[in-house]
Amino acid sequence: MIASRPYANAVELIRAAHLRPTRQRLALARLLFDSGDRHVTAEQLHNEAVTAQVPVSLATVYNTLHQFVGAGLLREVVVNPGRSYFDTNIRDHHHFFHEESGQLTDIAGDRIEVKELPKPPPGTAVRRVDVIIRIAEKNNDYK
Amino acid sequence: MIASRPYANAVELIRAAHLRPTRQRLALARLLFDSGDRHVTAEQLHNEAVTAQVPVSLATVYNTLHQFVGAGLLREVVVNPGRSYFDTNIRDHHHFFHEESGQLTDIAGDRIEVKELPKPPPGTAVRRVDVIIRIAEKNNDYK
DNA sequence: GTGATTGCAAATCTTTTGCACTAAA
DNA sequence: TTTAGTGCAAAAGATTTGCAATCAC
Repeated sequence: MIASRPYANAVELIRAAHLRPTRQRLALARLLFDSGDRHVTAEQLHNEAVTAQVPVSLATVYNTLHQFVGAGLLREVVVNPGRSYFDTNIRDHHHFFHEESGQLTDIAGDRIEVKELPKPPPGTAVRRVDVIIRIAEKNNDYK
Repeated sequence: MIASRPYANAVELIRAAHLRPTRQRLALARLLFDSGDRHVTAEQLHNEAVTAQVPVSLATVYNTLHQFVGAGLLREVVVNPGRSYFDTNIRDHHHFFHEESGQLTDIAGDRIEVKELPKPPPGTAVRRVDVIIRIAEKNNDYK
């Protein structure tokens, strides 16, 4: 079930993105979108695909993730230097980021209000506003 | 001049961070803190040091930057997958990030207000709230 | 068929690490 | 001295790329 997207199935979804519905892309789309909102790394998704008996190369996973981002099916979240997360939630929202576990948690867009958003510099337009609330275990010296 | 920090010179600054004031650390501290707020990558800073006739290895630049972050003299800003920025502004503030040029611009902390900050999950505490306003040139298809 | 897509391996890029050498206290 | 810090080169990790083989249309 591709809940929040206006397509009945993965084939349509991928066609709408102007991509050929190949075996690999279909399988990845199902892994990503058939189970609610997810935050995955390329490597996680690759592992899942292999486990699910879908032979895909890591390179193709990267390509596909970026194509999906380009098509607006996914959003890339940058919170960690040296590792990208891909978020299947494309609604307006923000994140808790647990600095020790690396876990991302959604915060619905309407639960945070950024007041007095400053005007962007002349000639530029706002693409997106990311609010990241960095959290850590309470009794922990980690920094 | 190390304006926003309560130390008259680089030696004191580094001593206060419980680090030995070596030639390399002193030179890097001066490059970082003697000219207002800056956002630098490790490689940029390394280039500057070499240009300024201060022989330092890139490895030492990385080590030093992380030590300075640990000591609270610098802040690491994560906006780009696969590259870290280090920010000499350690006051409460946020950023514009120009997605095409990679340029970071400070936004004073009091110019943005995050309302209704959601409570962090049980057992965790908020370390920091990052607001990143991603911008791009207006007439540009870049995504 | 033909043009897009895949997979592999190699390449790239940033960052980290091991360890002998050097310098600060 | 003693211990921290440095530099190099090698390693590590994530991501990208080149290109021949393969697949969708």
